[in-house]
Amino acid sequence: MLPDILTPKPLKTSHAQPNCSTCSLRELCLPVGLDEPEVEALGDLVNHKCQIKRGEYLHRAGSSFKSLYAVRRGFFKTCVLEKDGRQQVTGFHMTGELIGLDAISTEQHTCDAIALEDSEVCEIPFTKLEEMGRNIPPLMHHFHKIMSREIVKDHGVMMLLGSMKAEERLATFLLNLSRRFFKRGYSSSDFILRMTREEIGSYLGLKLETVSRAFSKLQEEGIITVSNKHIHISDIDRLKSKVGG
Amino acid sequence: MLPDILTPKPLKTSHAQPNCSTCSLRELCLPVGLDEPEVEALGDLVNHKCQIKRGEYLHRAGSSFKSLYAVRRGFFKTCVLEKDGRQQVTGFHMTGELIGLDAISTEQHTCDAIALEDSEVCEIPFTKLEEMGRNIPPLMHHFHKIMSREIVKDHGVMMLLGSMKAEERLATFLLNLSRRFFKRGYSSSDFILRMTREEIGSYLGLKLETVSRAFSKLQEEGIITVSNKHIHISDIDRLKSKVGG
DNA sequence: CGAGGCCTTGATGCACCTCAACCGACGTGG
DNA sequence: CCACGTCGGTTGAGGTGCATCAAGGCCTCG
Repeated sequence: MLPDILTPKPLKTSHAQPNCSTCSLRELCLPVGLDEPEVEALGDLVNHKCQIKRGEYLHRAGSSFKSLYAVRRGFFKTCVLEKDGRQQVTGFHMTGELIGLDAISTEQHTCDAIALEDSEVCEIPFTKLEEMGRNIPPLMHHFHKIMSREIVKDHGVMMLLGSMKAEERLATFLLNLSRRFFKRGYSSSDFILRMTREEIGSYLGLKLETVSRAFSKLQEEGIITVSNKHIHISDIDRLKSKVGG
Repeated sequence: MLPDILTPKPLKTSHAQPNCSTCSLRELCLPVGLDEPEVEALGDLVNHKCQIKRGEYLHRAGSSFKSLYAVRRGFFKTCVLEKDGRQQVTGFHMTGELIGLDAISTEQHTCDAIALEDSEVCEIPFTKLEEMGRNIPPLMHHFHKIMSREIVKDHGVMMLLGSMKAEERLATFLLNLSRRFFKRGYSSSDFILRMTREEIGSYLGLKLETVSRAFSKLQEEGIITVSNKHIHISDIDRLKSKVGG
């Protein structure tokens, strides 16, 4: 049921000078809207990158919290485990997105973060981020926006889980992925899913069979083409009309 | 369907010197863990309180964001409206809790906040809070914890919506309320619900009839006693065993 | 080439939704 | 005062969307 669980830690780190100034993700990540000297200061803070192979854990629920992680390359899922063994995927994270915001509250991670493909993250020591935020108000303010955005996103998922039917949920999910890929310079109509049907189902509150059937239905209707993990959206307007229609 | 919609603004304000130092909610609210001078500074920041009557809006989705609100007395719901008219309750908020964290990201409120009983809130201008946080690191850090806690809470709700059955959802909900009342010095086994069955249902992703039936079932089993909005929990252990059992 | 993971599809059952009737509490106005 | 309407809640009957169980096919990778 779980993906291959390889040794979780220690993380392989590289000191190949991460540099926010030249990072292509700059506009998606933490430095949004900062001036050059500020971005350089932030670059000093991010003291190393970690390589995480597919199936490896970035962190586990319960492990102590020191740093946030910015996804530099790759794809992650985060999931929480209930005591009775049920697991729920709480999010998928792609380049430029921050992982670990949930852990600030208790200084322990509340979820597992697992790489769904070979990935690379920038480690951002949180106490240093707070220190730096004191001297760079726009950085602090932007960080608050990021946390707030996470809350808004979660409310969207609650809405989805609370009041949408299977097909609407899947359409919403695909449109969300599409938009996020587009923002990163990839095609908004052709992409590869990095997660299994079961993981999608867990995120959307559905069983994997239901996800599969919903894919088939959208395909029969000529809205998308599905070939294993490859998704092609052929009629995005009709896909949009599925949600809240 | 909606409760009485009275004039939303302007809010009635009172300058009866709010004072965090002497506030009985201090340990539940923003000043947790601050020293005396720091709490006093925070008190200066909270420049006035607002009275909100039952059914009135604290803010509406789309309205511009200036301040967070700390509930000083009373009870609120927040809810988002979908374009097709469906509404989803995203949270219930009691004394000591902060409302408006979702609005930081876009500087617009993303949800309506409505008082479910006559209430009073402290208005906390957000830019001032950020300024003050620069000089009082523990305040900033605690604020980050509060935002993070909100994210964790939302993940809990996602788990509930994604993988629990009706009875489990209601049990989880009641236990959560029970714990929050207890923290505020009220009985953990006897309390009045401030929201309707429909609002509970919206929050839990259920229809009101299903909520009602779940209440009846728990009552038949001798776990709780329901009398309109009054809930008595007579066997909290069995109630706990309902969730994740 | 074989094994296992992932996916699809079908058949069946059930939890919850939907529709509907009814009840009690409350407020209003004759 | 009671008649009345409204709102929130309960309960029943029937329908349905999704879960469950099961079988089989297809990629992938050792």
